[in-house]
Amino acid sequence: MSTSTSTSGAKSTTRTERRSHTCNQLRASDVGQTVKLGGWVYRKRDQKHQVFIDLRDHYGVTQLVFDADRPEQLEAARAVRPESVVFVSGEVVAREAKNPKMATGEVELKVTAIEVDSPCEDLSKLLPVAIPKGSNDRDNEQRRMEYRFLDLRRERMHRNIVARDQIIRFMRAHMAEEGFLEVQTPILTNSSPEGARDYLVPSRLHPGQFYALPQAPQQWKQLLMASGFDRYFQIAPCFRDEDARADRSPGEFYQLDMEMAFVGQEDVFGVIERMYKRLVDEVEIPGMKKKTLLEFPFPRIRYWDAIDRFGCDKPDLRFGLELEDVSDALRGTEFALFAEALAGGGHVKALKIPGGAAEGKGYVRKLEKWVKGLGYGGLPHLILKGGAADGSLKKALSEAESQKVFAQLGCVDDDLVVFGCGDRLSAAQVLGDVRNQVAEERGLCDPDVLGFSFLVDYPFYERDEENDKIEFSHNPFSMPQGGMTALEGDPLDVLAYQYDICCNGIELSSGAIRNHRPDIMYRAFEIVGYSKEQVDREFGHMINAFRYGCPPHGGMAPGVERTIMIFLNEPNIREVVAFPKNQHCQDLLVNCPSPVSDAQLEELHLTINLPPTEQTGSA
RNA sequence: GGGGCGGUAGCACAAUUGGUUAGUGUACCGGACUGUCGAUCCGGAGGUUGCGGGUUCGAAUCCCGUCCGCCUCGCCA
Repeated sequence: MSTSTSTSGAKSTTRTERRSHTCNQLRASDVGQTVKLGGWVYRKRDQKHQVFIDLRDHYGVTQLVFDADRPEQLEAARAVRPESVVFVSGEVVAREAKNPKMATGEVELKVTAIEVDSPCEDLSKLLPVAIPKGSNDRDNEQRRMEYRFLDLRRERMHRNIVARDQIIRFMRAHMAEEGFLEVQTPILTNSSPEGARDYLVPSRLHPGQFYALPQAPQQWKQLLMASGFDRYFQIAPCFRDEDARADRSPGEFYQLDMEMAFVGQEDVFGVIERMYKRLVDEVEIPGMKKKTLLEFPFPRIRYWDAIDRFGCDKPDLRFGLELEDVSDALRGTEFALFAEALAGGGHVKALKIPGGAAEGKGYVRKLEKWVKGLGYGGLPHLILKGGAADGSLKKALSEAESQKVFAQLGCVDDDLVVFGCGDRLSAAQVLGDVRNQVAEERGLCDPDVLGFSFLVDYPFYERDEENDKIEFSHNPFSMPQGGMTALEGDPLDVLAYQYDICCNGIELSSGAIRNHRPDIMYRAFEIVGYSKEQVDREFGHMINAFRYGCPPHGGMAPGVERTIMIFLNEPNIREVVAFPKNQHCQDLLVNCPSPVSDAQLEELHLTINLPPTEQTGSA
């Protein structure tokens, strides 16, 4: 597989009618050649009788030199504004003072002709976004998005978009090598019954009816399996009308959507973990330290093990700090909070923060305040001080109980132990958040290590606490482990062939071996109270496709942007999207969404009916 | 919709917690400099402190309202 990138892949094809070389091509061996370059004026060093200009293009930077022996060109160079596009020609000469920091640092271009093709007019006289490296390039997001075409000129952003291409190109190549067929699926499609809110597109030909943009090509890829295409993939756009997060782009994002027939889940895992391993091994991103894998093959972690050990189902495996179940040590305690949890069949969990007491008295208070901010009740804690228990639970627990906990966790003096209690999930969740927070504070996460894992054995059903009903835990269309037989027993014991892949605490994808058997499907839905008729009404077109011979199949769909984020150590998804939307799903560059004309509305048989408080003009 | 943080020169930030003429860096303009390379040195210009009201002798700072951005909860089969 070729791993050449669009940067290093610059060969003779970069010679054009307008230039002979790129700004990253000239070397000592080119000395004496007459060349023509085009690019942006990057940095100027004006010494009056001699001017140096760093000329920048997509590929790199070349130094231009203007001397007093050509006063006309020298004056032009002094006058040209930064970020203007210029063409220059001249002779490649060896530098008197070489610059080892530049790829082209052994040479420079002695300019005999300069043409300002497209001046940076810069009406305000000042750029709204600072381009040169070294300027703070992560701030004023609003201005950056309004002037994204300038923002993308910056080295880091430009590199990110190139890296995005490298990674996607590599994904395509890998999937092709593994025998996958890339198929495009409809963008104008139908509203799916569950999931996020849909984006709707009104139909002109069918007044009052709407298309929906796909939240994922889920139904299409399953239909492709029913059609006999053994292995499908697509770099698929997905549209969901949900609110933004740092790692969640509002509106639209991409998945490496894949599905394969006649497989079990390990077959799916193999394709994906080979891909990520090769991404790590073979893709080189300029300016990025090479990543290493924490483990290969990726560990398979059962859902409940992940909850018990890490307090979440997307564990960051780069550090320890695992949770302990101290229910047995505290059974029979008179502390009401714990006693109630244990009496209800729940758990008490503990997390040891080594040396946490040495951080000072305010530390626990700060941690507890932070935890409350997340919506938890609080953060009871113990401290081992001079061999005895201290902390907020000092009086609530007996010294013997505290000592049992210390012993189980292997505590030494100054260790801080924080507790969570409740059912198996909620007892662990609060500590899972604390675990991640402590790791971040202490810098325990090696930014160059990728700790992938597959999360497996998700429960198929769960009990809704509010109305005591059995409901699907995750995807109702995944295959229950054990098939029809499993659905005869206690639903809460049924596991699904449902899985996630995560890396460094970020969920990259979920996936499943699908339920392709109508009989099992009806039974699975019957358990949550759906009649056969309801299932047919809501999901009939899928089930119908399974009535004509459909192979067992499954897949997953790793998020493209999230994958790129972890390879680039970017904390925000906007940094890996060329033209991102803001938190309110607006594109500040082109100013969308925006009102449309009355004629357009009329053609679609639509009228706007705004709530009285919101005044939005129509064009 | 809720919570948190923020908005000061083109850009990035500061202003000793209500007190002199709102500073620093960078960018910009002018000057010096023939080997610079994130050039350096000297000088200059640049402000309705998001917007509106209020408290006060005095507001960037405190209060109320409002707009905008980011983070987050809800949401994300």
